[in-house]
Amino acid sequence: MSQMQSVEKQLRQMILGLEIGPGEKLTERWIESRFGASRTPVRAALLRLETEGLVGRDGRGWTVSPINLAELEQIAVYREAVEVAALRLTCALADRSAVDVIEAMLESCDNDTPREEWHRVGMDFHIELARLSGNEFLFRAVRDAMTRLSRARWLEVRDEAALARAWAEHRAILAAARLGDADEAARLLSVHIVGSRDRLVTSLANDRRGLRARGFAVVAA
Amino acid sequence: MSQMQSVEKQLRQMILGLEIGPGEKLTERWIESRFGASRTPVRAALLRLETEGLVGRDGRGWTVSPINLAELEQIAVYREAVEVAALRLTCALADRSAVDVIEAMLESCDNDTPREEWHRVGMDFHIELARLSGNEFLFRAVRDAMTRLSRARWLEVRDEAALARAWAEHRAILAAARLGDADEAARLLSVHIVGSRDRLVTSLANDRRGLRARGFAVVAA
DNA sequence: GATACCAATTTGGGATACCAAGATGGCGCC
DNA sequence: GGCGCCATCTTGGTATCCCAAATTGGTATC
Repeated sequence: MSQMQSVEKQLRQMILGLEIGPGEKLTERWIESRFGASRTPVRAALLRLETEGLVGRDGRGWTVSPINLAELEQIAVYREAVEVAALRLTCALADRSAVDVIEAMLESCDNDTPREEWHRVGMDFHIELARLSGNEFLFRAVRDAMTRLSRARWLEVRDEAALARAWAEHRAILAAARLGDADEAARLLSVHIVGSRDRLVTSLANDRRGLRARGFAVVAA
Repeated sequence: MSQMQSVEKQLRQMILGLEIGPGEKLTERWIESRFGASRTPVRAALLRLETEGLVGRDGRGWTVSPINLAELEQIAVYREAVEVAALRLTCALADRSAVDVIEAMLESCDNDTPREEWHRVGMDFHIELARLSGNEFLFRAVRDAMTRLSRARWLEVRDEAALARAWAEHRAILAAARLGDADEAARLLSVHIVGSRDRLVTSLANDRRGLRARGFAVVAA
């Protein structure tokens, strides 16, 4: 039974979905019994999730990584570097029709789209945009960064106004990219990422007490 | 006996030092007996090295990643993005005296310095420069990229002229950074990375036959 | 001589038994 | 009643065993 991938996927899902709170302790034995797998695949899953930054070592044991405000700010800088680079490559492509596919992705969200879907599409926008560059490393960097941001971004989805703003910015970026205007697209993307970070850090700092009340560890900047 | 880290380090050393050729098949049992550890730490090591891109899955088994020319070119683009971003951050720092430490590192190499040392310092220059930015993610990105480039870079060390040129460019970059001239430093770094890539890909394409003769798998661009 | 098929060995993935170190809690002493 | 120490239990790390699948080598048949 190839449980390994399953354990990894399910555990990642639980962590990203906040079913297991940031900062919670994990024991290999609990995971083992929870998913009906043995310790070997559990170990493999933990090692992989460790490299993704979703779990970490806490001395001897394992811990779900807390939400770290300082880390969020650093990731934003990192994202800006790699996403802008990817976008510039995409703008330089002869055939930029693939941006329409991403545009369509955005359009698929409307008023009665569930929160989870907005959350997912909001991340996939950046991931798929990076994929268009054709550079595997830039793509992976963006994907991994979005994974790390994923949990914190649940907050943004609760704010209708922020969401509308983000979608508008996404569309503007795509429009510039479609025209091949690299400078304008890059500028818009930078603004979007920085603004997104500010909104996120602000609302996270405000909600910090509430999050802690729910048992979520939040590390200050 | 905490062999795990040891297995990982030793195996990485052997791969990076080309003691195990690119493209070679690896069996967990061979590693196990080779390092006197059991399979659990061996697996942990392989999982980690997989995320570093040094080994990969070949269907069912494990393979030392071949040297991939297309990958080298993509990494150069990736490096340019993250290293330039890091360097710009560093140039914006109030206290940039730490660049002198890196300068000193460069000075430590002279005519009777062994090849291995030139190789190591050549990588550490970029890694430590990125570390100065203070951004953990940019730093890790550069470090991981240099790790992936490491094996191919053994070629560059054989070329005295290329080495001298690289060192001169390194010094120029540091000089601009010390003055806080971000644009100039970024420009010099970009030129250095692109030039470095060109030289590497060229000499690698030339040596391809020789490398294959030594049993090294080299994948074309 | 080539090819198809079968057996045996090898290999990675999973499970389990064991160990040493660290956390925990209860008991006794001050 | 509070503080400290020791027994115990828990936990991750290690080693070993088992299994299913795949590769390999040989043989028999065409």
